[in-house]
Parts: sequence; structure tokens; C-alpha cells
Amino acid sequence: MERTGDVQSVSRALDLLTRLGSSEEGQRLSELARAAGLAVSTVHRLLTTMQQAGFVHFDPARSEWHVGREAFAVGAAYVQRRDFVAPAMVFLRRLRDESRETANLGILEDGQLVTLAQVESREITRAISPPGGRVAATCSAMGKALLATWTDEQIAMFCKQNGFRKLTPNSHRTLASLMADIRTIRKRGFAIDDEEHVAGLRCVAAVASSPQGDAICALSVSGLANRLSAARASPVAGRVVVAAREFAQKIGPR
Amino acid sequence: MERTGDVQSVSRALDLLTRLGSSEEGQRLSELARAAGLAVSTVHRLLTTMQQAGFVHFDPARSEWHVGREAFAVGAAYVQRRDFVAPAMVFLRRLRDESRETANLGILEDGQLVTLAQVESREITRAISPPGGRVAATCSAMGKALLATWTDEQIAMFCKQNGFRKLTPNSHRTLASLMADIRTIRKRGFAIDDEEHVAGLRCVAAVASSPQGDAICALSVSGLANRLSAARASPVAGRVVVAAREFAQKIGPR
DNA sequence: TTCTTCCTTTCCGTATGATGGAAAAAATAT
DNA sequence: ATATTTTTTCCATCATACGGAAAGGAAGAA
Repeated sequence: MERTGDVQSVSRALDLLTRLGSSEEGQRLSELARAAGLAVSTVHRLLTTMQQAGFVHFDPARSEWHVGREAFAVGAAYVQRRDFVAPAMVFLRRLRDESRETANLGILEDGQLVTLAQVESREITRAISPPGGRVAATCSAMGKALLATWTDEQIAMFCKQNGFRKLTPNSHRTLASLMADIRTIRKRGFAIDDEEHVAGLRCVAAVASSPQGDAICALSVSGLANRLSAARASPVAGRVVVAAREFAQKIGPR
Repeated sequence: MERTGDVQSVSRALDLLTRLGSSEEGQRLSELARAAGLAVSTVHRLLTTMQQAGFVHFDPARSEWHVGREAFAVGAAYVQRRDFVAPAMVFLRRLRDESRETANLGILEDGQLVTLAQVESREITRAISPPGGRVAATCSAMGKALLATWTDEQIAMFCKQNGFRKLTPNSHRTLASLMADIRTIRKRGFAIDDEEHVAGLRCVAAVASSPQGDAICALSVSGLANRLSAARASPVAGRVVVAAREFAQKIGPR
């Protein structure tokens, strides 16, 4: 534990919640305690407290703990606040059907790209960045597309503060290389993540802007690089650009 | 505070999270403290702790606190665990379009009906029971439809334990009246909530069952009673029954 | 400007309440 | 039936969460 002004029990409880949320299966008490490095009695007390509040749920039959109803209800508020998510779904679905790949919607929050919604490919794939997931903006097609709407000074400032995450050999690692990419993005109207986030994964993205010109969010299509080849990327990008423009028109005049 | 074995700070933190989740707007620190009945310094410490974990987010420009990204990510896990939610959406949408009313999907959890997904009517209406919301099973069409798949003994036991919530004058208040309703539901294959949950609201529901015959979830259509009249309820119910059956077939053979 | 007022953030001494070990109870395996 | 593992309860200790108070900011009025 660091010497922060944090409330220990709350940090621990949220850590448990996150662990429950990131594993598909339910978790047993003792596993959880071992994984979190806490005493079983402590974990038990924290879990039952969260159970009272409905944030976790205990399945007595299997004696497993799950994420609870209230966590879902609270989390839903995060998306409901962004009233563009619901109307975007139809465009994401169309992109998925046109490309047979996974379609995503994301925004920048605190310099990271957060995936807000996703319509998964029907082919076999696990979601790399599930809803709620986040990535360094410079390693993401949606992130770069949104950054490209900023001024050069803002981008430079941002990079100075956040640096560059080198998630793969292809990730940008200098401001110069990023800015060259940004200029291309501005010129052609869409961004490409060419295995810059995860090796083997390619992604094309375009932003949807309000009539006033403010970027609202980004739409993207992502897929395995050998399926979403460099050759296929361009036509798919065209689809993404069109979808983003139509979506922007739909939500523009409200 | 009661004399439970609860962890005070965690209960308080989750209470704050819930408050943030249930108000559309962001909340200021001092409002939150006043509403929760806690000292500002305490609330501030709890919020910054949750901020570290990404569960709440602070907007410095407006100095307002919001539900954070991680809460969304964890909540999403709740739905992802129920892998029938995504494939149900297309059926909910169809029901909405056929009926021009709101379509819902729900399950029973701990004896309460939890709404997991919803496709809202395009007419002006606010959702009475939003996703994540819960209702006493005996006051809900989906709840009664799911209860009807239980044995009479199980239902009697359930009612003995949970009693009857009398939310409106029409709510069931005796086992006899509920069981009469249950028998009708089993016979005709769908349930009706005739202003038993909220006055002025009618709802028709049917269950979707696995090939093994286990009830998985319920689908429903809900609307204002004067629009979803008694006369209209029957044909709409037919649609719901068909949608539930087709949905069950779709998810059955995986 | 300078003086309000209101709100946020930090600090600190106190005693509350969270902690983990251990024992009891329950479930599961042998 | 016995052994083993896991869950739940209890309790004495002291770490830590608490709230009052003061400092630090922001926004407006005079």
C-alpha cells in the first residue's frame, strides 16, 4: 500500500469488484482472497458489505461471487449520460454487417480512449477491448482520429504530459512520427491503427462531429490483421467515414 | 447505521456511487455530502479514493462528480455473463416496432425481477423500470411469468418468505389470488400485469425457455394502460409469445 | 482592485471501527 | 465415518477512518 490519502477498505473493495468484473466466471471467496492478497475474513466482510448494497451477488448453490445488479445499474448511468450511444447502435450494427468485423464507438476521457459500445463480429473473435476498456490514445485508431481534431499545440502538450505507450513495435514513440500520422489522418479523413495497440490487430476509425464542428466520438471497425488486410482497410474505412457522417447528421439537429 | 457486520466506509462509498448513478446530472461535493448526511471531508476522501480506482470521475471545469469508466466496465460484466442479452435485442426491437410500446427483458434474481435490457417506445414515455431496476416478482408480468414455471410448492414457499408488496390496489395480496393468476398464465402462456406495479401501466410477458425446459428469462411489452388497452393486450401478448419462442430456439442450440 | 461568500482541499488529534488470527460451523472429499 | 477444505463468526488490538477546523481557490460585488 502506498502512502496516499486513500481509504484502505474502499480501495480494497473496489479492487475486489474489478476482479469479479474481469473474470467471466464467478469467484470463490478463498480464491479471491488469495488473488487479492488479503485475509479471508477481510474479504468476506467486504463482500458481504457490497452484497448488502447489491453491488455483488452470491450464488449459494455454487458458492461463487458475481458482479451484482446495482453495479450494473450504476454503470449504465455512465453510458446514459452520453445520449449519443443509443442512436449510434444502428450504425455500429450496419458497420458490423458490412465489414463482418467488430464495430466500436469510443470517446477520449482523461487522455485515454474509452470504448463505450461495441457490436461484435459474428466470426470467432474475443473482444480485445470490451466496453469500458481503455487504451492509450496514441495507440488507438479512434484515439488518433479524435486527437487529429485538436490543434498541433494541444497534441504536443498532451504528448508531453502523457508520453508514449509502446504497446507494440508499431506504436508511435516520437511526437514527429505521431504528427506525420495526424496530418495524414486530417487529409484523408480517417485513422488507421496498424497493429499499434495489439500485434495482429488492425483498426480503422473516423470521428463524428456536431454541426458546430466539435468532435463527439469516434466510430471504428477492428479485426484481425490478416483478415482486415491493408487492401481491405481502405474500402472499410470508406464505410466507417460514411457511417460517422450519417450518424453525425442524425444526432446533429436534435 | 445498524449493527451489522458491515464495513462503514465501503457502505458509504457505495451509497455515494448509487447517488451519482441515479441522478442524470453530475453532483457537487457539498450537495453530495449534504444528501448523504456525511462530513464534506469524509465524502471528499471517499470520492478521491474511488477516483483512483476509476469508479468515479471528476469534471474540474464544472467541479462535478460523475460515475466513472470502471463502474461501467464492471457493470458491463454483469450483462456479459448473461450471454442471452445480446441475442435478445433483435427480438426486443421487433416487439417494440410491432407494438409501438416499450419492450423489456428480465430475469429473477433473489426473488426480484431485474430488468436487463429495454428497447423504448418511440412515443413519449419515461421508462418506469430502467435497465438494472427491480420489482417485486408478484407485481410484475415478467416476474409472474417466470414464477409460473415453478412448482406450486416453490411459489408458496417463496410467498411465505417474501410476502406481497402491495404497490397498487391491483397488486396481489394473497397466495390464493396469485395462484389463480398463475394457473391462468400457465394455461394461456403469457402473463399480464394489469396496473399491479404502477397505476396506469399495463404489461404483458412470456418466458423464453431452454430446450431442457428451464426458464431462462422473460420478454415483455409495457405501455400506458389507456394506450395498451385490455383489447389490445391480447394481440400484443401473441406477439410476445411468438418472440419468446423464436428467441428460445435461437439461443437453444449453441 | 479589495472585500465578500461559497466551495474545495488539506491537515491533524482522537476514538471508532476495520483488521487478521483463530475458532466454530459447514460443506466436500476420502 | 474421518479427514480436509472452505465459509462464517468472534474478538482484542491498534491502525485507520473520522469530522472539525483551517487553508486554499474561485466567482462575484462594491
